[in-house]
Amino acid sequence: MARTAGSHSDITGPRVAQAALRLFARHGYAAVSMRQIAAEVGVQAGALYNYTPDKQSLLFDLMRGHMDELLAARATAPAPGDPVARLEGFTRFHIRFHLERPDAVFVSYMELRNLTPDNFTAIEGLRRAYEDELEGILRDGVAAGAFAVADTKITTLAVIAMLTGVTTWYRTGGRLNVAQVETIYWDMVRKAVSA
Amino acid sequence: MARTAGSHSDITGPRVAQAALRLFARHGYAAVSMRQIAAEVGVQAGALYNYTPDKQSLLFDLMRGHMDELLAARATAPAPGDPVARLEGFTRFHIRFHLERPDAVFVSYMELRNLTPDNFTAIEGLRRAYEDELEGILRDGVAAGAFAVADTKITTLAVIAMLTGVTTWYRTGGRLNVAQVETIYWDMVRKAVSA
DNA sequence: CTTTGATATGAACGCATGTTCAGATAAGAC
DNA sequence: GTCTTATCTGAACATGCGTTCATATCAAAG
Repeated sequence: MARTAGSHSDITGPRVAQAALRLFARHGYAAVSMRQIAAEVGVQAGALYNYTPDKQSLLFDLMRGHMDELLAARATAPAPGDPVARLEGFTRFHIRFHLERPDAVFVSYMELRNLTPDNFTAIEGLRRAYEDELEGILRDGVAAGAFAVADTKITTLAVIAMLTGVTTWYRTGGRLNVAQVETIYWDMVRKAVSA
Repeated sequence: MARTAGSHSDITGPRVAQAALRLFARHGYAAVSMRQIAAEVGVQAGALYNYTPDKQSLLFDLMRGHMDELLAARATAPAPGDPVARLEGFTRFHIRFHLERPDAVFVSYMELRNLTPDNFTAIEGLRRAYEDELEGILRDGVAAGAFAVADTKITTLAVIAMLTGVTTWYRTGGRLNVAQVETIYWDMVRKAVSA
């Protein structure tokens, strides 16, 4: 029977998620109360429970949403043959994607320990899938003689740590634009794995 | 008048700091209560206030202690002339030092936002001093023609992010020992900044 | 043995927490 | 204009929070 009356749900729902993301990123999951989130949206705390069964689901849905977006965006990105080109594509994609959503990145990397065990396992699986993308590129490059890396797994984690670190210092309107940052990091990654 | 009677202070004091560090690292500052810390030590919550004026000081003292140790250890480490050798020394020092105290590292990198503004400024100053060590090496290397980096500040942060990331996956008794990890990372750092 | 004082207890303080729910509100359906 | 129902309020619940403090303990000093 389509949508029913008196509904602001399609407006309030996204605003709840938005407010939770903002506040979790600024102050941390444990330090943010449901009343603070409600105040940011402009409703009472009880109203939040029309949009989430509990606080934990609010966190989990934000993190799963972020990881889903990440994997979906990556699946869309072109992956041409040459391992070097693929690595460059991955590097630039990673930086651009992460700089576009600093709050979601921050929450997804900092609040893992506040997930229940089941939720943690789910997010870790998605993260692993993303890391496997990079490790596949590195392995292909090593097999083709284009890269020289001692350990593809560790190199994968090292490269991702380096690239994600960009979110800790980058500020829009600063000295460098995203394209310049991409190029600087790509230069380092390229050399770090070079044969 | 030397030490007076009935004193367990020299035993309990360190145990409070130890318990706080452990719990903050596992669950996060905001999620850990003074009663939990007290229970881990084996006293009542009130007794903690013989050792810290409040919870915030407990966190700040842990973080400042960690940064002081880091800078003191770095000051002791040898710093021979050649920029390449100095960079290798820094890389190996950083990995070894951080792998030896994973809890302190975790707390010092994750709980910055739970510091009061004054305390944050103090810790940030110490961190900056440490980063300046690495940036100095990179600048000298660039000047000497040994390194080619587009931006010493960004490279500094990228290298530190990469190196510190080792604490997220390294487990004692795992596939690789510390010396092997040092060598793998040094190989990547060396190539990443190479001319 | 008595005194001393550092150390610890345990109850209490006011306040905040996540969550629930009966009832008020108001906008579209008929 | 009445009905229906999604949405929101506002109060309440039990529980936990950081911190304080009068009181108890008990080992060494004299």
